[in-house]
Amino acid sequence: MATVNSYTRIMPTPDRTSLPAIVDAACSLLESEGLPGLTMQAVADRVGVRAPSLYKRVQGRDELLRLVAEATLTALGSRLGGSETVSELAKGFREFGHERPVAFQLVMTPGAGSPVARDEFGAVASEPTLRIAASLAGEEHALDAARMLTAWATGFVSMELNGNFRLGGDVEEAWEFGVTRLAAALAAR
Amino acid sequence: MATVNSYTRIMPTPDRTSLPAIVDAACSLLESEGLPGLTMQAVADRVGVRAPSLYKRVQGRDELLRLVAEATLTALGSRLGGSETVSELAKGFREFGHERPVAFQLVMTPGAGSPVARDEFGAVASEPTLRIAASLAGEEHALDAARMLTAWATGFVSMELNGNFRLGGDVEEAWEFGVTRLAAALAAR
DNA sequence: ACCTGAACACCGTTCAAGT
DNA sequence: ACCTGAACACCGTTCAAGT
Repeated sequence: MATVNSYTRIMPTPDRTSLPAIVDAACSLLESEGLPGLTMQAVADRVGVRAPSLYKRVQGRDELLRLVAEATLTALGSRLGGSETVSELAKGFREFGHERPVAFQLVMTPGAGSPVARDEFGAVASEPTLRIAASLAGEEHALDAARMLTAWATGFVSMELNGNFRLGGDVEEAWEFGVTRLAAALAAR
Repeated sequence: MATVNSYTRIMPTPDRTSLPAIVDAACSLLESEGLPGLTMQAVADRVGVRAPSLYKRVQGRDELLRLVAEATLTALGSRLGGSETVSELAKGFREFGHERPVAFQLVMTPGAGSPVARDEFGAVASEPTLRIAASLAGEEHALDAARMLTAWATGFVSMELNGNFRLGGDVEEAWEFGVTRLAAALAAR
């Protein structure tokens, strides 16, 4: 039958998965199983194909990790987008870290060897911070101020997530102390 | 011959390596090959035994990583010990990160799944920071101030090492900006 | 008592063969 | 054109067998 024939010629095997499905599965696995649990095998199982099939859509695990990092940066950027004050911005940043600790660390403090997101994704994620830094410290100090703010918040949340606050005291209070003093420091002239 | 007999009974095979030698080799490999390059095989090669022999001295790769992290914290603590000002302390911290980037990140921003140094090693490393924070912000704010300082410095150096300052500008200036404003912020009352 | 070869389970990745 | 089984190199780890 001609119909079957041309059909099989045009579409010998229908797609059984897609790149977005693969990245979604990887994001989900990353958070539920941790970075070591994000294996090609596990991703393949999630999307319903065999591991070698993934290589039709991604070059390898490193590229997949990069795509996960970029998706995370996009989510972070839109999460911070509506912020209007430093404390609001910092709070959203911290909450994001608590909600998606593994992805947060993959993006903000990846170990050596991990892939780096392409520039445009980092730029989008840092736009809200730059905007608020500028309004606080002035345009001429916007970049320095944004870097100070991001560095502090990244370090704080990272230490929190890694359980590095082990000398007692109130971590919540330490956060408030930091936000308050930082806002004052950035506004200083 | 009785001599040979008792000798072989007491010391059937002489030790061909030691725990310090293994940890040293691991520290060196970590920095030269990166975390993925720190394999049991590579460590075994360095110290001149086969990989299975390492398990006579360490429980596994995770414990070895923990010992490396603890050795790094000890080195960091003695490096910062002599500091007398915030900028001096911060500078030493940053230099340490530049000299041993992989070990620095293993200790300060390990990914999930990596082992955590035992409390006493973290306490020793943070003592100099606590001391200077207290002198600046007063005893009642020492812990909060130390956490603010450590978070900022950790985040800054981590972002530097990961190439996360990609919006142009002068990174050196951003560091100076941060140290200056931070010192002022901590001293504020 | 320490060391080793052999083995196991599990990775990422490649590729020829299927449809 | 996509998918798969089989294979390869390389991990961490275990263990019986050597000395």
